[in-house]
Amino acid sequence: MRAISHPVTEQLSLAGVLHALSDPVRLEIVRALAGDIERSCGELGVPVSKSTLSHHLKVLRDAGLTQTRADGVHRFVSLRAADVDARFPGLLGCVLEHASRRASRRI
Amino acid sequence: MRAISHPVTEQLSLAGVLHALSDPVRLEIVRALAGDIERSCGELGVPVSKSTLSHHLKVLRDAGLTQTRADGVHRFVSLRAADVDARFPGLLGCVLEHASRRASRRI
DNA sequence: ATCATCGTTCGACACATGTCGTACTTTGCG
DNA sequence: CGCAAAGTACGACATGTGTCGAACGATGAT
Repeated sequence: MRAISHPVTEQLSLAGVLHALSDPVRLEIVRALAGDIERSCGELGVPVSKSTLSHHLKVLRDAGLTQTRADGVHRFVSLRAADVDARFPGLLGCVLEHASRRASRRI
Repeated sequence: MRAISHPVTEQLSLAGVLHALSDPVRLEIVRALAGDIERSCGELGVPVSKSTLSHHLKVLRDAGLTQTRADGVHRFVSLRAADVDARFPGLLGCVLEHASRRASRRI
């Protein structure tokens, strides 16, 4: 199995992070991972096909927002909250808070 | 002169705001307007053509991030910082801080 | 070994986006 | 009025993006 590559913290760009967060599906994924929850791809509960989900996870991973760990047949995804916070303090927490509120109120 | 339309605060979407902020040129524009500075389009100092600048300003305006006021032959643009903050507290300030830091350090 | 499951990769497709030049509108000035 | 300046609107173009299904690969169970 090929190693899964992740960018180092120093390489994260603000525009890149914001772009990764600017899609409703990806926002939903990030929301599902809030609170240091690690989930397999199938447990994310987003209503898109497997290939589309894989694409979005790659975008998030390439932007440095998530990390993926292979374990058997599963890929466990989690937020790189600490890394993002080290680079852009407060940003992820802020987005996360508003993403959760909006999702729960379905506005 | 046709009235310039701006969305009301309640209509701002998180994904929409993040998308508007996810372009380097628009991030630069927002940075130039930080601190309640009102500028005409030509004073923004972004290295794109007039039509491209107009397009970016429209994206920002439609996302609810800026407002435009016509005065004679000029259009004065400013941030809707208070409105955005009412809808997504902390978000704009956070992005602004990181946008400024990155721009000044040219990383 | 065979098979099912999980996820990635690959085309393909429609659509959005960033960019520009040109034409146009509005405004102010001579 | 005639002209220059500030922006906007439009058309065109290349590129990026979100979506899917089908094919593939890796892993674990039978």
